[in-house]
Amino acid sequence: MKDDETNDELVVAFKALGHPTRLAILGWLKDPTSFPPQDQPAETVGVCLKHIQARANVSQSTASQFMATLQRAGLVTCTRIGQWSHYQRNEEQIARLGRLIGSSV
Amino acid sequence: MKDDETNDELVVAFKALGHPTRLAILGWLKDPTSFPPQDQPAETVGVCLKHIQARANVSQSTASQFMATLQRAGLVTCTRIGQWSHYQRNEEQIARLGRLIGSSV
DNA sequence: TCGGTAAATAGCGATACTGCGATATACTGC
DNA sequence: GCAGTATATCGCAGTATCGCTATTTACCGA
Repeated sequence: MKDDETNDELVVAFKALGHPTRLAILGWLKDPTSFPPQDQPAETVGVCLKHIQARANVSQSTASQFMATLQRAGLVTCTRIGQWSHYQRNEEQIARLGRLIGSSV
Repeated sequence: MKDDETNDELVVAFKALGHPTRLAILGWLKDPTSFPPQDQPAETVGVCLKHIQARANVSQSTASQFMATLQRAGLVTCTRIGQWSHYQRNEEQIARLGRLIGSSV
């Protein structure tokens, strides 16, 4: 039916989504090409933190924490290349979350 | 694409779901017959607050606030009959939320 | 190795959420 | 009206979250 582990996992995900800026960031990441160009193409490695920070209009530390929260929730993955951290949506997990609403929830 | 109103609405819903007890309650309401019997059948009018409170093992005021939060998020509806408030899932809204994950989110 | 840049973490005040007891409101039966 | 029950709301202390600056860590090129 619904084990407690799944429940805890869902709570973490919902908490992460329960913030306007974090929710918006996840939406922005659907179109990585809308961000400024970067060394590695955003379509393949993800969007550089700096660009996310700029669009969200928050401090560097806040942007970093937002992405860490989304990552802990399994909603995004991080690819570090050199000194840059690139973030992209974890479509598999997001789709799974959508499926759980209505079944587990 | 995704207007701010929808975004705000989603944030409220996700905040409501980002709590282990509230998430569990929403799951329990999928099977109203698992609750103790009551004057009006739970399948049709919803589950009495007292029964939700008992299963969640929280105080009366906490249970009332939990349900108010879920109701504000549009995830449950309340049917007041006499002195009893009955709560049931708003399947339409829940399904809509599931659909928005992956499209709007 | 050193200076510069990107990101993560520490620490902090402000704010929001949590869950409770106490109280107020609403309804019922007598 | 009155006593009893069910629920909603108030006010509070404890806790967690928020977003920042300052600092630390990690990586790069010269």
